[in-house]
Amino acid sequence: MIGIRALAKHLNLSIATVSRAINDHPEVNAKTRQRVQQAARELGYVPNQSGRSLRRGETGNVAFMMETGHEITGTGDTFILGVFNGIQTALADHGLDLVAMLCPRHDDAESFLKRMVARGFADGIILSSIKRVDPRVSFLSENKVPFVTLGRTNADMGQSWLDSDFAGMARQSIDRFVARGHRRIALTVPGDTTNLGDIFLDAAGEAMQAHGLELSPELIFRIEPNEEDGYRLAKSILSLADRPTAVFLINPSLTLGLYRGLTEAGIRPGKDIAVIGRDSPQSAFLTPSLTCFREDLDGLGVALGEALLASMPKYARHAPNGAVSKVWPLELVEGESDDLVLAPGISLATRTRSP
Amino acid sequence: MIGIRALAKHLNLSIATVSRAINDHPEVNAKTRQRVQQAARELGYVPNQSGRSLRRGETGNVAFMMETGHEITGTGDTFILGVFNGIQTALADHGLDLVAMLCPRHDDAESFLKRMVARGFADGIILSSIKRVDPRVSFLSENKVPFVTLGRTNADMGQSWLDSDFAGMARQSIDRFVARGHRRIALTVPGDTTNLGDIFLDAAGEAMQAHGLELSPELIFRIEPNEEDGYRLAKSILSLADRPTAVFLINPSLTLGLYRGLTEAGIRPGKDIAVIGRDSPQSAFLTPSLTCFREDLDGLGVALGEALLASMPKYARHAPNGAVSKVWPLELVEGESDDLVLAPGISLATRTRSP
DNA sequence: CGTTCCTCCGGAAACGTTTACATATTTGCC
DNA sequence: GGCAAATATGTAAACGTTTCCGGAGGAACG
Repeated sequence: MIGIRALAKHLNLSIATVSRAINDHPEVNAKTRQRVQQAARELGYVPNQSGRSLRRGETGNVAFMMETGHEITGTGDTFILGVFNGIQTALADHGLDLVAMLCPRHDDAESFLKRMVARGFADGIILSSIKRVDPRVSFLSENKVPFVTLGRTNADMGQSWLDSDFAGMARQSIDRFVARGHRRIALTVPGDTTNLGDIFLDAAGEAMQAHGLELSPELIFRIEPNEEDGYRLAKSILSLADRPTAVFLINPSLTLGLYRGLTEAGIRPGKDIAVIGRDSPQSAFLTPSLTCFREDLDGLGVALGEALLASMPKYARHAPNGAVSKVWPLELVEGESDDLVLAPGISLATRTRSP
Repeated sequence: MIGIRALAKHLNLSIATVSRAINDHPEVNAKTRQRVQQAARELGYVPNQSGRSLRRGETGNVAFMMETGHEITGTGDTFILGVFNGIQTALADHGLDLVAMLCPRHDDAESFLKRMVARGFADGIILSSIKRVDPRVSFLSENKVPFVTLGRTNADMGQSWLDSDFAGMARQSIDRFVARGHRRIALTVPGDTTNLGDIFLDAAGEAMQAHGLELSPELIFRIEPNEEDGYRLAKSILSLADRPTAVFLINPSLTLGLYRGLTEAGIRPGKDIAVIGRDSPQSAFLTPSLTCFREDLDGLGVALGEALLASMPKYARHAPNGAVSKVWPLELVEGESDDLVLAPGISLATRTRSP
């Protein structure tokens, strides 16, 4: 492990010049720059990050905070890894590295974040699983730490955010269900206080009203994003007196459990009940394949990365043109799971009575 | 953001004493230690990591290297997050943090690792997706960087490793298949040069021989760990003249694709063909539920963390008691997917001819 | 009372960089 | 040729910690 001092001596230069050459400063002679960088490559010199960080007051990495033990963003784990790629491509050009900052299960998310910020762990932070009112965003806001959130809080704190278009999903799926004759539509929302549940339900309510229908509270199910709860959801739906004929799944992890729960009771998804859900690598291989909302995860990541860069003084190309707040679009992928048109007056209960 | 200097002044102490108090050095008076720590909490002082790293020559974090864009360890993403928890519980007691070191897709894994090591990114490293001969482990070995691998190389380089018991999986599933009358057994191994494929096949060959059978090369399928390849696998299997009656899936991501591919051809998994696979949160909710190998991911993580700690001079409790090399046990969870007993002489081809 | 040994604390030197400032050399211009 | 400007390099001071060394004060001991 060679240091800048040794490299300088080896080149008969001062460490100052070497440093400038390594960092592509303009005031160093082009020829010496070449010579230095050449030697650095040969001897395997890489600036020590601690020294550099200390002096520059920045670490050169960006942290994506995640809490282990939970399903990461509540939308399955492949989701987040897709986004990581995009973030990295956005950061790579600026010499920033992306690291996942893993909050241990038993730790409080807020105090963990505070500790990391105080330590100077990263130059910018990306938060996900945003709650309606999230102490983490107020904290970062007040302390002027550059950050972006994947998901939005209830009240806008002026920070940048991106969020999947949950309102759009609500509208589109309800329109689609209603157009096919469905009236009783089961909806799912996360059981915790993440904001997306409210956003989804608000839009769903409006969409129903536009069709002269109403959200019935008994058809709103609060779930954890995992297979087990999907299974329980099936049981709950089937135990209702007036069964819904359609169901929307807010999270891809629910699908398989729901399918199994329905199938065990002799209800065939896609035939006896319509299902729309969220995309995952598996959607197309389910039987029936899932009609679902797909999003461009890589693009989402790139957008996140760029929004974060824009909030970091050093990297903001132009004037700090205000915070980014963008709803990320989704595309409906047609599968077999909602291929079910109801004649008026037909309910799931009557259909299944005569199989 | 308060520094140690300000804190010292506020307490009328030298920064030396404050530092010692913060770090629980024994030579500081118990009373002053209390006073210092109290004030630190109140004023929100946390030692700056860059300064500390620079002086101590260590960063206080441990990196788990992963390559985005790939299925992380080739065994699905939930796998790795389960392991993270365990690692963290092992590290937490020693004040170490776990960070995921994300190698961008377009980067070469080896040079990325070298860069990170030279930078002094972490005090210890965990590697996964180990190749038969992996330049990363030789590099870390030669440079005396503390590390552990999840997976083993072909030739032991003397480092610590843990690895899931792929040999055991091979033996157990073949024994089980054969006991139920299967003779033609399809096996899957990763298409790349990860070592586990060889380990698995060696053990499978031996297990077959023990039953007086042989591995036929046409029944060994090299696959990528994703649903698409599972689907293709089904097609390949069905296109064989003498069809296998059983199949082992080395990766959980294959299952759903295989199921779909079989079902489309009218072959019912669990009824017409036996399937054993790897556990995932979904195994139990598949139809038929998957007979699969489950492992204690949290425990695996803890073991990994402890093995790493043992290889770090500062944390090695006792004498450096040599490298850990442990095969991690798996448990067979019985599902519905291999609930199929063949009468002698019955092959899949003849069975499906008369449905 | 003098010596030795603890206990506790402060001064100051590191750790490896970057950068403000100064300095030396060359260039351009009248 | 003299002077200003431009160019290229060196010197040294930071960044925030930790830790070596030394010293003050008190206790223990002869």
